[in-house]
Amino acid sequence: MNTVKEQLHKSGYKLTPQREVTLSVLLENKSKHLSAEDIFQRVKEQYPEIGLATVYRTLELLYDLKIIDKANFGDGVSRYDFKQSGAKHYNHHLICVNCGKVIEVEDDLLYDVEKIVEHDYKFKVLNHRLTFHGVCRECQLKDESNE
Amino acid sequence: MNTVKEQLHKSGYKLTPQREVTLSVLLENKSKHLSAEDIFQRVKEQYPEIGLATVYRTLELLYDLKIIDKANFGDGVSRYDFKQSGAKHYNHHLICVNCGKVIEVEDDLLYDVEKIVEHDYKFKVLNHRLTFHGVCRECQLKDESNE
DNA sequence: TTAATTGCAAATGTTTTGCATTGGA
DNA sequence: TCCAATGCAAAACATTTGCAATTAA
Repeated sequence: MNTVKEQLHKSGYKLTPQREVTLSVLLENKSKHLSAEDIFQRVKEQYPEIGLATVYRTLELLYDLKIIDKANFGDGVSRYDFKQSGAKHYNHHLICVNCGKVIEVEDDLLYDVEKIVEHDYKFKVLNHRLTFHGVCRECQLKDESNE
Repeated sequence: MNTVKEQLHKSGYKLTPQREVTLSVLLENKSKHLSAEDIFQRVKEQYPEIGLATVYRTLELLYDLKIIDKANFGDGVSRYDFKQSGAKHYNHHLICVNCGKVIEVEDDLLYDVEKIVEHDYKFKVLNHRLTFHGVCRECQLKDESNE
């Protein structure tokens, strides 16, 4: 949190209460993939006067500073969460098509695949996004007991 | 094309000229990742009376019938293209951060990774999406010559 | 003090929907 | 014939922007 404040300061941005509250909501919800609207609702509990536009502007700022990630699971809404410290790449996601749950995979499973892409396609990889769609463990168990 | 018409028929949908033209545009632009607006513009050349809503409805229909893929490269616009016949999974995409080009990777590079996910997370994988962000070969060469 | 930041409302851009009309089966 | 499909305009969304008022540094 303090590192982030320093980073804002160093980049010449002001530390407003709106930004502080938005940051704390993001910190309390690491890896929860909240939408801007979700974040707005939670921020309003602590700071009711805030406007949605300010939340969007803060999220954009944090994204530009590479403090948060922005993901997009195909439902037309961007979702945000704190970057794992030191992560050079996005996490992988497992999305359950049954219950909608999003599971975070922190390992980098793509090292070998990146090597293939760089070699076969002469494509210099900077980052990647990997999402699996399928059925989570709990839903598999539920389905079995229903049959 | 005829297979698709049959499929529409079997599912009880009518074969309208609007749908035929939209299909032919999609067929002529396999793997080009056109947006609904792109498709609308091209369809209008052959069928000027068509409305944008009809294009959206046709795309949704073809997507539900699993005839086309719908992808989303983070610019807020859905992009559509024909599924490779027999493909059980989405292709991988390489997106050049410099020129915006999208390169299609038809190989399935994720077999081993899926095995790991299924084992370690007990997650039954049905499909996957893999996107690499980086610099394409041409842009790498261009950058070198600029330095 | 003063330029950055905010809140609001209006604008934007994509996609969806209501409804009267049309047309494929 | 008759219900599915269409075109249009309006609505519904997420997100961005203009601008006057406010505020952190």
